[in-house]
Amino acid sequence: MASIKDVAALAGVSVATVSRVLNAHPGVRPGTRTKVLHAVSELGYRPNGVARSLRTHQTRTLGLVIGDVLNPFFTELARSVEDAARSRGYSVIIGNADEQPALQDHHVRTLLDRRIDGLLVSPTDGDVGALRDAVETGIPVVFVDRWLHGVDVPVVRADGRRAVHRLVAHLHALGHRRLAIITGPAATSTSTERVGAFREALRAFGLALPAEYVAQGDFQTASGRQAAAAFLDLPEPPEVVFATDNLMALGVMEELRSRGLRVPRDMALAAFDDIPWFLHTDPPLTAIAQPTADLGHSAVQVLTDLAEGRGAGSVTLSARLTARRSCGEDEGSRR
Amino acid sequence: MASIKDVAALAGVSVATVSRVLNAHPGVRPGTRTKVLHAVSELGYRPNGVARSLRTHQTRTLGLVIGDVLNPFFTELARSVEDAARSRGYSVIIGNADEQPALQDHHVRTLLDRRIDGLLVSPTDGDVGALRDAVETGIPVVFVDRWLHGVDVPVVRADGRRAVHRLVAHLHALGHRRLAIITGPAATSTSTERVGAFREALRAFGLALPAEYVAQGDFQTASGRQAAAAFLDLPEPPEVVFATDNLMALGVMEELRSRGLRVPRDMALAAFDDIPWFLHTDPPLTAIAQPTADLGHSAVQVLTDLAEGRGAGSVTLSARLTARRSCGEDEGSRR
DNA sequence: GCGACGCGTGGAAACGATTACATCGCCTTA
DNA sequence: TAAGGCGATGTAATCGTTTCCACGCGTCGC
Repeated sequence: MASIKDVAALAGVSVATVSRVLNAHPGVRPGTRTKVLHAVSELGYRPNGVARSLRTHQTRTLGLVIGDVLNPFFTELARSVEDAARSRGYSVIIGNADEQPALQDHHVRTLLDRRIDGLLVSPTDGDVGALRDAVETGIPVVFVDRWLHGVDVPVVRADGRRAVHRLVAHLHALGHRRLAIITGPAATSTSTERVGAFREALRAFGLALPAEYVAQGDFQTASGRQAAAAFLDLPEPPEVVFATDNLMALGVMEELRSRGLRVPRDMALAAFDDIPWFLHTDPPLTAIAQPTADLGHSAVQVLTDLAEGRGAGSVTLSARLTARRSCGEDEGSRR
Repeated sequence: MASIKDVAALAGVSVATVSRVLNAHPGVRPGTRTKVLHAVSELGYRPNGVARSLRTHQTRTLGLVIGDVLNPFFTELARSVEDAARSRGYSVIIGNADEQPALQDHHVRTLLDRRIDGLLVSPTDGDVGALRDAVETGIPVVFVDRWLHGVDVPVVRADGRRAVHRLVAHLHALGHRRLAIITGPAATSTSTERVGAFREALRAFGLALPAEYVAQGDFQTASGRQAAAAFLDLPEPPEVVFATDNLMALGVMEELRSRGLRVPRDMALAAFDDIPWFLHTDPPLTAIAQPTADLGHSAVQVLTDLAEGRGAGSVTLSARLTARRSCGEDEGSRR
């Protein structure tokens, strides 16, 4: 593969001059310029990004470490992050942590080794060694969606408290009184926020949240299914289950279906995170929708601001409730 | 950030020695070795991957360019690719082409500039300038799922012909005679294969495929919806629609729902690509499932074999039919 | 007792770019 | 006419590694 030296030789100039025309530096005579350009296209020359990065100390690459790519929420987040990054001239390397701290650590570490310009992470619970190291090395880090206590970096997220409150009101209005929740891993911020808001809202409506109505999940399908099974085996099963993410809601549906039960007749269901498929499930699922694309864009905004030396702070957007039929009949929602 | 020089200085050895212990070269005295290791952990030193890549001419990075990350098939593919790559010590950079040749070109170009060790692509139709350049530069390229005529690289894919034939047999057995299809972009190989197999199977059953029963889509939701609308507006609409990917099937469901029609009563529906959500749609969707994870693993296998100088050829796996209720009642599938 | 050999280590040249600094005409100006 | 300045270009250092080669020294065989 041709290098800058080959171009210089062919154009009959020095490498410095080639570099100058390639980087649009002023003060290159038009004639020289075209000579160089000719040589470039003649050789099909493309600058070696690795060499450039070594010299300039920037890779124009952002890292994104997420809990689970297969979760449509994260997929969409990743997509919007990539879009925003590209429009600013950055590439992004996605690390899929699969909700495992060890894998998250691995990804953060490799990204750091690659000297990315900034790191976007939706942290999983647990050991955060690499993450803390990252912050300490001074590389820009921004949390998106989830965050970690004690790690002081900007957070871009959607506040779900109000939407959860609306959801509970909706459920209450439909006559439900026994509400259960499936949480995420204990230490993920989103999970604690959602559970907290749920508990608070229940209290506001004078409802109890017995311990057996709180199941701990891990944001994955299987755990939703197990939680549903446990609820169903209770002497007095809940009337509604609120799954704090979409995959666990899917798990609940799987369990209900396998027992021949129907939503919402036998058990109502609502989820955090709205996705296109929820419109077409049987029945369409009531969900709390996050402004996912905005989340991704803002996160990149904040991160690149940091990476390019402009200051930047946290951003909080808000989520909203989309009521469908999975919690029971509302006015006119059935056609 | 500490460099190898700092480590060398602290350990009182030369950089060459440090490099040797870091790369597990033989012939370093145990004492020296521990001195170096001490210095490394003292400084929290991590080798600079960029410099290393420049020197060794390998980045331990693979590129993956796909049609659409939001398509669950590709999401799963990306995930399995990443898994397989990681287990072999590679990272992967995903480029989302959004089914646009120009974007695909952009990604291929940037990946090449980053000097990735190998490129996995599920090519979109159209201009393939960058792709051809890539092949010409000699960098290992492997097609996965889709491929391009006239570009001679290994292809890892699932053969859907047999499964499509089974699907048609299934539909025929259920009494359907007016079958329609929604294709992908004309020049994607998967689309032509699927359409070809469909047409052939119809012929085998003595059924016609009138031109108005063939709608051209682009593998995205909206086009599925438009196609469904066109079919429904026909004087004699088809009894079944076969969408050649899952997002277009979603579009068909959207259109039917918006018109107050039901599957399969008013129109039956089958899709290529099976995904977890299809179990829970209303009704569960009949689909042709690809061995997605195997596809990803094989693709990485082939690509790394190429990248590491071992020869490698194409791989063809096969897809299979998963019949559910969206095409009408079968024996015992309704509980 | 001396050359050959091997082992552990260091010095320095790459890799391919960017960029500070030097150089060299040539034009302007006093 | 000579000095100064400026615009265009070249030279070389540098980024942080890996790796080839050389070197010093102890051991072995003759």
